[in-house]
Order: sequence, then structure tokens, then C-alpha cells
Amino acid sequence: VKLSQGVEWGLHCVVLLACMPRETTARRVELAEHHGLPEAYLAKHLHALTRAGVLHAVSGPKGGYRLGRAPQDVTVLDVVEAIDGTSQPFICQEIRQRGTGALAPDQCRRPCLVSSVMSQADRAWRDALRAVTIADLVSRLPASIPGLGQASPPAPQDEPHRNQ
Amino acid sequence: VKLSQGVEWGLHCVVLLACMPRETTARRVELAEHHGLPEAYLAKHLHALTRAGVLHAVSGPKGGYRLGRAPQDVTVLDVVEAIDGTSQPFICQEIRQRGTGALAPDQCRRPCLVSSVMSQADRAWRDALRAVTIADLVSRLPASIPGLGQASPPAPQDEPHRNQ
DNA sequence: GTCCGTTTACTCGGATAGTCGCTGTCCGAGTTGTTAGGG
DNA sequence: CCCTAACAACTCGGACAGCGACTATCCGAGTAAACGGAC
Repeated sequence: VKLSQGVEWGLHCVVLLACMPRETTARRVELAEHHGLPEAYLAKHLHALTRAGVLHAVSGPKGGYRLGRAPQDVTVLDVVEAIDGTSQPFICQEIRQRGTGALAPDQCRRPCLVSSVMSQADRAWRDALRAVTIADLVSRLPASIPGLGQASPPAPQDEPHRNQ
Repeated sequence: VKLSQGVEWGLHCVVLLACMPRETTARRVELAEHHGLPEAYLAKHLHALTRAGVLHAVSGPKGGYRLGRAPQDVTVLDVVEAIDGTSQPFICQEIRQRGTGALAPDQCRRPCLVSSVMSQADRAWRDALRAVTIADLVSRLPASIPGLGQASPPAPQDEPHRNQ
């Protein structure tokens, strides 16, 4: 059981985008610097989120990312599946039909019990993630964490050439 | 989200051992050939199960593996954690305290919301696996799948030297 | 016949290569705002 | 003054190395049964 760290990055970025006013785009470098993340690698995950429709990317100047759907229509599961894939963690190899103790095919009409238990657990996990939306996370934020959109606009020339 | 295939092997082996009469040891090669699995690699997972106390290993002739506890006292989660480890799939990196949008330490008294949701989902997953014991799986077996312990004992010299 | 010591064969356990996917990084294609020139 | 067209800068998207974990395999340490000999 191992979960990609990109899921954490994607979730925080999506929550941050949901905190901003609608139709406002945030550039990739802004999201990266806001969280202290490598901007080049973050691009990979943001692209995956765009492919899944969770985010909407705008090219060119004044471009950036914004939410593809309303915050209450984006679940945590959507973000997780967009980044880590939709494949089930457990794939039954039907070892009950192999080896000296192989069962007859007619004995295997019903799915393997082991596979059934693992699928049920996986369903419980996904249901727990599907029950929480991005809007829920935003509404539960401790206080005011607008973060983006406060420090940058007042200082357009924040770090022009690093030495000045 | 990725699950080791060794979990499937371990679960099937544990169920098979639970189907045999108590105090009966099954050799590693028997378990491997019964399921059509590589015997050398299966050793790694069986050793992990032994380390966790799920299985009990006996060395020497007439040795082998047997259950370390009663079937109703061994949960599916025990097997999964023994093979895949007990570490949580999601580890919060506290990125909310990094970057330009870092929060003050006193703002981070409560755990990160993202981490909280992921932990809750993980708990649901583990609870689903903990609710099922090996005895439950054995009782739900379709018909009679004793498998092991029927072909070997009647033929003590099954394959003495491969050419005979 | 019984007991004991040696041998022997058999078991599991840990150390050793190979391969796939996540991690991390870079440069190019596409698009839009800007600007200069002409009408 | 207005329109048009080329320019330029900025954005995201896809292709390229590096590393760790799972996969797969081997041989050695330890143990208990079996056997032979002595009593």
C-alpha cells in the first residue's frame, strides 16, 4: 500500500484554487512557490488533473489554471484517481485455477473470496474519499487562509533579478 | 495506490493452512506447487508472515509451516500488514508550513485537513479488512476444497529423483 | 533388545541481481497581449 | 484617430535521466529424524 506524494500536492493546489474567486487563473509557478514545491515536477500532476477535467488550463499570457467544475462537484476521489490512476490496488491473478490444487472452471463461477474481500475494502476506501468534496474542505478551513492573491498583486515586481 | 501481489499469495496460503487439521505442517514447496507459484520468492512472504506471528515455522525433516494462532484470531488485515508493512499510505509532508504561503505554527495545532481525510479513508479500509478473519473465509468456501493433504500422504515417494 | 553417538538429509532464513514505476528535470508547441505601421 | 498585421513574451504540454521498491533467485545455517554400533 503506497500512495504517490503527488496526491497531496494536487489536493492542496485544488483547495487553494477553490479559495480564490471564480474565473481567476493561478500560474503554475505561483502554486509551486506558494507551497514550496518543485515547479517542474508539479506540472506533471497539474497536467494529469487537467486531463481528468478537474482543472482547466489556459495558455498564453494571463493564463494559468482554474477549477474545471464547481468546488462542490469535485470530490477528493476525483483528485486521487486523476493523479494515481483508477486501477484497483488488488488484481486477482486467479491462482486458484493454477498449480496442482487447481479448481475446475465451473467451481470458479463466483469471484475469488480473497479478491472479494479486497474489493470490498477498496470500495469502502473510495466511498470515504468520494464523500468529501473540495467545497467541504474549504468550508472547514480554520480561519482565513486566502493565501494567494494578497502578496503578489500589490508587488508586481517581487523579485526582478534577485540582486536588488 | 498499489498493492503487492505477495498479499494474494500469503492470503491463499494462510487459508489453505487453515483448511488443514491443526498441528499439521505444510512444506514451502508444497504450498508453492499447489498454487503454481515460484517457491523461492514465496519464501520471502512466508518469512514475513512468520515474523508477524501469523505463521509458525518448523525447521528440519517433517517440518514446514502451520498457523501461529487460531483461524478466528487471524484477520485479513494481519496478513496484509505483515507482507506490505504497517506504514500508512499517505504521509503528510506539512506543505502548509512551507513556501510563501506558509502558515504560522500556532495555526497548525490541528492536523492538516487533507491528511485527516486520507487517514479517515485509510481507517475505513483497514476496518473492512480487520472485520474479516481467516475462519470466515474458510467457512464461506464454496464446497470442499481441502486440496492439500490428499495427494501427498498416500504417495510418500512422489518424485524421488525425477527420473524413475 | 536397548541406548547413544554420528551421520545424513531436509527444512527455513538471509544475502544477492534484475526490472518496473515514481521522482525530478528540461526544452519545444501554442496562444495571446502588445506594438508598430499604414490608411 | 482607427484598423491591421507582425512581433514577442509568456503559458502549458510532452519527452528525457535518476532512484527506490518490488520481483525473482540462490546458497548457507540450523535442526530433527534416521541409522549403525556398542553395551
